Amino acid sequence: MADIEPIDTGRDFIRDIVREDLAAGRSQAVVTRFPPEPNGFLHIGHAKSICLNFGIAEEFGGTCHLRFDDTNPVKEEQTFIDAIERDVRWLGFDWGVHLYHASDYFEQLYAWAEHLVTTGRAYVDDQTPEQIREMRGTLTEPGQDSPYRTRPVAENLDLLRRMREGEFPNGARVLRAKIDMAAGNINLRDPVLYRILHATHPRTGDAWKIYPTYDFAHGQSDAIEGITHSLCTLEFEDHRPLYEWLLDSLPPGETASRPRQYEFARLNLAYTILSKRVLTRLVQDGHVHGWDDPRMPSIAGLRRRGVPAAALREFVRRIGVARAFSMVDMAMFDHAVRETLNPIAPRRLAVLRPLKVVIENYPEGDSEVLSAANHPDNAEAGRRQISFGRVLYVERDDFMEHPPKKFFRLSPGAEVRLRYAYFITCREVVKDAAGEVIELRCTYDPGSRGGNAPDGRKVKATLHWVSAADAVAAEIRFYNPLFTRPDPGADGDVMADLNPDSLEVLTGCLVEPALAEAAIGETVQFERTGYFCADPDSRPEQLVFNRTVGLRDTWAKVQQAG
RNA sequence: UGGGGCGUAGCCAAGCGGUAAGGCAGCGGAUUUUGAUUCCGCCAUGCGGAGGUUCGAUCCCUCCCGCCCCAGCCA
Repeated sequence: MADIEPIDTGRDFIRDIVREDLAAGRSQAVVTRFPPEPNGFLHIGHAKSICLNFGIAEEFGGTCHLRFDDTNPVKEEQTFIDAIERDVRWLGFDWGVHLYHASDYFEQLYAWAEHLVTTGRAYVDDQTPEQIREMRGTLTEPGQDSPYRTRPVAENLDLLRRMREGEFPNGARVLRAKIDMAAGNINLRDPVLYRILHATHPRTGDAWKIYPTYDFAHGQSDAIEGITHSLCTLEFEDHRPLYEWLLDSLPPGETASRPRQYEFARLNLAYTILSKRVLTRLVQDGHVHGWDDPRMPSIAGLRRRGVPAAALREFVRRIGVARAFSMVDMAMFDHAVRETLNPIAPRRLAVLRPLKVVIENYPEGDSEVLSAANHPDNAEAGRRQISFGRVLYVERDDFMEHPPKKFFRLSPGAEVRLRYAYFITCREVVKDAAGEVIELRCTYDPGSRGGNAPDGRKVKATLHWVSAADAVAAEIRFYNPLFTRPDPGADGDVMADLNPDSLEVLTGCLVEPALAEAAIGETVQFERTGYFCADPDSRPEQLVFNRTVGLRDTWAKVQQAG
């Protein structure tokens, strides 16, 4: 019997760790978790974590939990909980029955807090926040012990219980771990475990007056759920010793697993901010129209812009997982989007800046129906009918009165193909009083119906077009980067780099009728221009398209080169 | 002489002592009823720097340089 080849599941360092843990029997099964705090929408940076955690569970036959890290009620909302669940599902992942909340464990966490107090590993500190900060020392100087550090166990226990009862106002006291005020790692200088917060929690309501901090909730939640590999970003690296210390301080035998924390580099995208603090500000200050504004790097925003979930997953797969700090180029993201859209997006004709064309030798009042492929290299996508007539519109940019070298499109005397229709030749240019070109008089070759030359002659360009008789008016929105620099705010205020031209609205566009029925959320390719998605507030009488991403444009490159 | 990390091409990223994968971008060329797509080819004598160990070093050792994170009762 030949050995069964192991499935190649990729080669990042975290997968290597998991593979080795499994091989060495250190883990029987793999259990990961994606642990967002419901204080905002998920963004593309979270997509990396989601794909990593769910991806690893899937590859190694394990499970991945969705756990809300809801330990700070003053920042968290039910709407965010709902949005997060929706976005993770949309991304294509399923947590099955494994939906949890840190708040589910408040009672257990509190019991462990009492255990820490009882074993002399935690104490109640009466100092003010300011005093605690001053006593913590600095990066180069050790901290000093709180005067309450040696408080007797019984007194600590009494105070902790009264904190829970709500006897004290916010900020009056905290529960602290008793570790080492002189530790080089500041996270070990008696970190706060519980703080008094008279606030209403989205899930536990007013039941609690004290709430655990991240440090006191995260590792224990992992252990309760039986997490084996707790993956987080690099900035939590300094917390790992505390994570270990707390797990080691629990009463033995009360948890489902002894999880280990591993850190990876968070995603940075050029011209983009993935800080929830800043994204929240963009929404609250009205710089965008909401968390799902197509300019936002949020998953909801990208979805509304027409980015498919598969493109996001592909992007994440391509950028890899490592520990080195990185700044990923936008081109990487655009490529992933085009790559997944190109083989599946239906093709449609649309003219963004219309220029009228009259076919002089086409009989007045006549029209005909032509057949157009829905996809150039997938016949199964089928065909549709488009109508042709004497009056049409083409793209303004596809005509130049005085064409430079290498301009292949329409110009006086030039012949081009109208896609799926006919060869036409420009005979005359009509201008208004201001000298602006307002109309082209052309002739067509009746023998070239469908776009095939009867005598095999070639044209150098194929234009997209719509017929005046049945074109539908549309508005198209272009979304540019929200910031003007690759690394916004790198040395100063982030908002100073806000791009005032992040949204461009183009009205008076003309699209073929098939697009009036385009399903909301379906992304289609406008031939020769880019991918577009009908916006949710789009209506047949007022079509609105979001530009997902443009097509590569080699003519633009030629122009730039001069 | 606070602690913890990280430096491989313009941007990501493999590599784990045996002579620098792959992708993005870029540059050539072929096909094309989207200047798209697709397809071919090119693109690090070099792995932050300097020493050292070794037959052999991106990989091991030493020193140096640069960048990132930590002083919330945020996560």
